[in-house]
Amino acid sequence: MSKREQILTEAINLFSVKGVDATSTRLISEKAGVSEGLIFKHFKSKESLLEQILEQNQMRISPIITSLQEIEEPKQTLRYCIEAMKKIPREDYSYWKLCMMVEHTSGFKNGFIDQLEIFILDAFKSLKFARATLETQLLTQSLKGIFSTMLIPSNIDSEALLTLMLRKYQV
Amino acid sequence: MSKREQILTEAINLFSVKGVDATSTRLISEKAGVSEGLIFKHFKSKESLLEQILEQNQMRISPIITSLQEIEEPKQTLRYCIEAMKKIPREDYSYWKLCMMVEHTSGFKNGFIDQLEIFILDAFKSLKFARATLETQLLTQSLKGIFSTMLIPSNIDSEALLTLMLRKYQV
DNA sequence: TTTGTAAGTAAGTAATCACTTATGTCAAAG
DNA sequence: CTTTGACATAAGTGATTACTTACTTACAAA
Repeated sequence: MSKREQILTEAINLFSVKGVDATSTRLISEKAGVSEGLIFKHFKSKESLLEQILEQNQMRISPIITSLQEIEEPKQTLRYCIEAMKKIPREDYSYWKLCMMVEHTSGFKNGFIDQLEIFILDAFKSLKFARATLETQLLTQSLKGIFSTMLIPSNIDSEALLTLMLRKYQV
Repeated sequence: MSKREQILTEAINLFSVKGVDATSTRLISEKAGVSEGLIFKHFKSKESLLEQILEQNQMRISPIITSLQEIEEPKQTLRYCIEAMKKIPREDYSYWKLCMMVEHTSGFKNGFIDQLEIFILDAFKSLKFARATLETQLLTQSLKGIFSTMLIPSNIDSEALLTLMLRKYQV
């Protein structure tokens, strides 16, 4: 792993645990085992470092979206969306937690679930749901709630929650 | 409003918009129209200021909980819990948004919805739901997702979402 | 009237912050 | 060899931070 990648990795970890503003560039450099100046060689500012982290969004989600696009049956699409968060690798949890945190202080929309919304809407429309838009928003927000229990330590069995959802939507 | 209360009010507003660490005690004092030193007279540290803010939890939620305790019918309890967030006054939104943000960096549980959990569980048990605990967690997390759309600007009609939920649970 | 105490402020303090500068290293190209 | 340029660092910079100190004001009890 290059020093640039080490900086990115440690920044994501620290940002997601302590918050962006509570994490100093000095601490990032220490954890990454590089000099502080190198952070500003690779990323011109702390703000720009955060931006480049958040730009990893598509890279980290594309395999899931690609599989989703290949599904033709709407019921299968719903099932896939409800279970999509199970396909996120553990080492990406810090990244998605950071995305969640950033949503609160900036309007930036990097949510994982948000990107499933269009597929869910199409599926509900195909299944002739009355108020498909509303149903989509409800499912989306429910999934966001469940997703957050995966990223923040809790004793909730999120897998069981998803199974229950599958049953409720009969997919 | 006393100067102490002015400090508390402005701290909540700034913390909930910019985040705790990005808000300086100097800015709080300017917005509150007091000297910076007074913050440390009333609250010994910035951390202690935040703690005293978060301690307002019970005060801000007790009227809702009190009404909830008087309900005997489980279906009515569920309906009340699903619609509970509509009873929160607008001027308290900043406070609850701050509670949500704090949950991410500290384990502190100040959530509004969390306090409804016990009542929801009892209701599901009375209604002889199989897997009452799981049903409770699902409803709770769904409500959390909807609640967050009320606190963070979005174009989602959260009232409509709650109405749809009421219909799904037939209450 | 005196005294004690809480409320309030102006002007600090040391520490930490994001960021810069001057310099060094080293491998590949000319 | 020498030059170049990217990678990397140590040691700074001024600005900002949370917090303190020394002081004044207000006012109620003794």
